[in-house]
Amino acid sequence: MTTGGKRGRRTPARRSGARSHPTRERILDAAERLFAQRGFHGVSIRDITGAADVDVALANYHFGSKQGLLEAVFARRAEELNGERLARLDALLAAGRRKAPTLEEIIDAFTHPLLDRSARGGPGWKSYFALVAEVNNSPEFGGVLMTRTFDQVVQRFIEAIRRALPGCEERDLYWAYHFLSGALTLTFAETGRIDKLSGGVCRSNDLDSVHERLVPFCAAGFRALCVRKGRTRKPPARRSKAAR
Amino acid sequence: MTTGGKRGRRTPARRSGARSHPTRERILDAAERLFAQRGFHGVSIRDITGAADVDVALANYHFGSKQGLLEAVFARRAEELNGERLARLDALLAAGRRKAPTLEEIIDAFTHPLLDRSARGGPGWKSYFALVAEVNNSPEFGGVLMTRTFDQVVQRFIEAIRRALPGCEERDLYWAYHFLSGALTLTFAETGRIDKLSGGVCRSNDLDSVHERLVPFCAAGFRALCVRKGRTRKPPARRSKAAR
DNA sequence: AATCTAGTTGAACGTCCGTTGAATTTCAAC
DNA sequence: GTTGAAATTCAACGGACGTTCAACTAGATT
Repeated sequence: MTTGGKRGRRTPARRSGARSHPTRERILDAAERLFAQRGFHGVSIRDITGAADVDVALANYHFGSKQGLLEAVFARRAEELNGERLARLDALLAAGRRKAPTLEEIIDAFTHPLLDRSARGGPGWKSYFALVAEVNNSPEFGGVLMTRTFDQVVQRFIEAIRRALPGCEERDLYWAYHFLSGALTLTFAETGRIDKLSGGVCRSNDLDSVHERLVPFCAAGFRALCVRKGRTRKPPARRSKAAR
Repeated sequence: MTTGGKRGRRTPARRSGARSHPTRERILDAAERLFAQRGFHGVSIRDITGAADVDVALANYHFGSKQGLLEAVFARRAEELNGERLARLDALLAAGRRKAPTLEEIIDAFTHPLLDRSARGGPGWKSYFALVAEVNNSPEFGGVLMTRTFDQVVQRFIEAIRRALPGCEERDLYWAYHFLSGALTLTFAETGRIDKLSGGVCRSNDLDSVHERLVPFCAAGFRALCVRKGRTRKPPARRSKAAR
């Protein structure tokens, strides 16, 4: 899988540090933008290499196949994103060593890196998040690609939320994250639907306004799920995972 | 637009009441399933007509173009869905003429028709909702197709929520609906990601469990957005639309 | 029986698809 | 200046794409 083609062909450019490799990056940029606009199957390799102004064979040379190109686009910005998400989470955990961070702080650490890059990180990031939104809702790629790319970090966040909401059942915790993920991805898809629906009162690209509302919306949702039962059904007995 | 092709060609079958038109329905069924699985561009007309076991030319004959076929698939179940949503809403408004319906009741009237059909309405409905999820998050079709198909009914629901949350600002109301829409569509996309993430604790196809959590999650979210300001900023002054 | 039309068929249209192979260029290391 | 691998170019492969067309069938209307 990682070596690509079917007959000895392998993806190159592991040397040279992968830094400032102009052709590769140009192809990734064009693929990112076009995949986000029209979806994986809606874009041809010729569309991409044409937009990047490189030869059509170079996409296969550098990425093995069209699917390999999609995965490379998906992975390129994920490392930076996951890195900042974890850094923010660790900062929270380190700062409040005595007192666990609040739910709002945790959710903000999860969503703010997206907001910041989509609003101020350049058009590549905007395309990237729109692509993630499409993939997240796609039965074809959603389950596999999202899991592989993000779920390790997501597990860290869910663990932090678990501590912030003691006694919360696991199912409630995961479903609440699922709702957060849906709200988040639709937001960054920026389809413009909400602009029309609201008659211009809301603007898809006013991400700061959305984020300011997304965090309390989801925090309240988490609490609604985790509090309602924690008191009335099973008192504390959650497995044997100690009290704390 | 409604008559299709470029040269006098028009979509037929307005006669005969469009009832029990087997070929049309077979094509729509196959298109619904395949579009949901692989997206609009990921499926060819030959895939669809092959699965429906009809001649290739019949898709263009009945629906004008591939895009026309997508729109027909999208519209076919929308009428029934919008109808039941409105019926439930009207029943709520009629029943509690003295006291306005609660937020939870309104959200349930909006989401329960989806839950019920996806869980117990046959595989066609499941495919339909997965397709809606993909379209909703697609920059290419999302803004146009969702607006045209659903937003008239959505406006009715937002109006009902507006009465249930007096003093809520318009922007908060619409953004909260937007988050609800994102959570809802990702849920019905059933990509299986949450199954892996939760290690089997959550199952994508256990829609009754999800719905039981989606309603309180979103209701709490709505209240969190509408209450925080409703008291501290503008007291009651919402336009001049009378009091009651 | 003749007419008409919606429905269906099979074939073909020109175009684009993802991928590959062989030849050529680039450029750093020796 | 030679060598050798990486990068790039050009052309082509077989096949699939959406759409169209003329011919044909079936069933109702005259």
